[in-house]
Amino acid sequence: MSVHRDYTIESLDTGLRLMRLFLTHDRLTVTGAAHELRVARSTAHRVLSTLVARGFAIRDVSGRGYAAGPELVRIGRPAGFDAATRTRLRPVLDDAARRTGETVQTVALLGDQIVITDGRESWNPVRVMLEVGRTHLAHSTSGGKLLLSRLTTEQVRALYPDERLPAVTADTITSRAALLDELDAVRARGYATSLGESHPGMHAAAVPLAGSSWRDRLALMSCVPLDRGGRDALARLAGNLLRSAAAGGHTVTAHGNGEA
Amino acid sequence: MSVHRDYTIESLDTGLRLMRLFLTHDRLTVTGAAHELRVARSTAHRVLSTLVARGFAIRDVSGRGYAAGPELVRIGRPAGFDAATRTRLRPVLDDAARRTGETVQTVALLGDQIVITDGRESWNPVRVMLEVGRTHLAHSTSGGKLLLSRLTTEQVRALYPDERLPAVTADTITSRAALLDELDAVRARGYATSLGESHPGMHAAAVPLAGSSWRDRLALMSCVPLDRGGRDALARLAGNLLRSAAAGGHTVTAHGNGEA
DNA sequence: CGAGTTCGTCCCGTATTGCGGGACAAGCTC
DNA sequence: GAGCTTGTCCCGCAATACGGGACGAACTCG
Repeated sequence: MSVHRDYTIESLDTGLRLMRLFLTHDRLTVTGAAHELRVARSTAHRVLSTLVARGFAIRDVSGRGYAAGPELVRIGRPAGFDAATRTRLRPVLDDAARRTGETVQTVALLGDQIVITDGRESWNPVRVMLEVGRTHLAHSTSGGKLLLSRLTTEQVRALYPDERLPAVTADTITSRAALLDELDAVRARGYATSLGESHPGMHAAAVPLAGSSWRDRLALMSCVPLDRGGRDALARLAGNLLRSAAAGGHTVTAHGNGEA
Repeated sequence: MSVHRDYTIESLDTGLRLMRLFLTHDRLTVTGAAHELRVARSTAHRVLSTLVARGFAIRDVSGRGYAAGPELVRIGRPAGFDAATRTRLRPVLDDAARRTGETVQTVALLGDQIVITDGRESWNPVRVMLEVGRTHLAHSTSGGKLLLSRLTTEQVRALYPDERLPAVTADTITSRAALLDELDAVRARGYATSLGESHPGMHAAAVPLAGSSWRDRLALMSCVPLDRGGRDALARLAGNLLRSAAAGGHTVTAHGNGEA
């Protein structure tokens, strides 16, 4: 219809859109999927068959309908989850958990988002829940801002083509210019913070973990409830995280990102 | 080439195959992907562009090459990972960890595989590592066999069209008939075990978690090193797991699977 | 117990669209 | 600076993905 066709493959695109439906639908029927994707039933059936053939979807045990497949889960575990990295960072996490008493976690940068790769949950009754594998928008979290601060301004600009950034809470940074300023502050300070920018009432601090294998893009982050996250408390928290990172031999190399 | 084309969509299939490459390659280049998939460079480029447009791949921060995208990680977290389920099962896991002193985990069935959705790691110096999100072949694990035992024989047959089953270790059950016998034994005993069938030197026991929301297909599993996993030890372990499951209000309903 | 509905599956004809080949610019290495 | 590799884009052709429709089976409701 358009003068020049979009540069995407339509059938692959519908397949990706269908997989995304698994986020909100535990089970999908051929008819239901066809309706949601605005394609013919026969097309949805072919797409689902292709997904099943590769393990990206499975037939529901009941015999009717389809569900997300194990291959989707397997591929959703990038290299940051690998056993070697987790084993190496285990003492760092244990040390940080003991030192801070708060929920601590390691996060990796994936485009404009971060993924929680591992962590320890606080034993405080009032604590932040640990959700390994969850993703968040990088610019709304302390760990994300820290990892972004290790990129060049040009690289950050490439990640955010728009000047406006999506708001997660009322306190989220919503302009690219403000984000770049914040990243400068993070570089000067050596650690990043978040003051309710990804979740209301949740404050956080993050420090870099240099020398980590997975593309050298891991951060150590700790999230605390509002009342334990004042400005001074966050500074102390960041100090403890820095000590844990250093104790684990993960001394922070200067601001150079050496490509392996 | 064949008389009648396979019932799969070729371009979607190559996209899925490309995503699978991210399992072994942290970064992919257009040329490299084209070579691995045996397609033209231009085709690989179009596939990658489509994946990037939907967030299933990202351009590497270095500007050269591509990497797995955040959407892949997001979609790889099925409903079993949802916060509500994890919150509800938290006391069960804590109780089981305390009772057994071993690494305990909750697992969900996904076709012929299981996924570890949550867990607690043992504090014993010699312990089994907890890997949330990892998948295993169901017939090689205690949790998998337990979940399979809650299906009908017909459903199990549908999951395993072949009589031979892939071997993970020398002790893995490799015939469907033997698996069905084992599942009968599991049903009679009330719990399942694995004697080095998924990893040499690792024994395990698993019990059902009824009433769990995610398609009522969750199990509580504990893995121990060989020397703590004798027949009697495993029976005691299973008893403790059953007590933890019951304490959490997850009494085991009889062998009926009520579809929601 | 039977009629109506909804489901998954399969086939077929058409023209849309995904494919390979090739060309071009930019960046890196030596 | 020459030679390599990289990502990107265009173009023409025919393979192929699409929609429509038909069929059988299963579930539901009266």
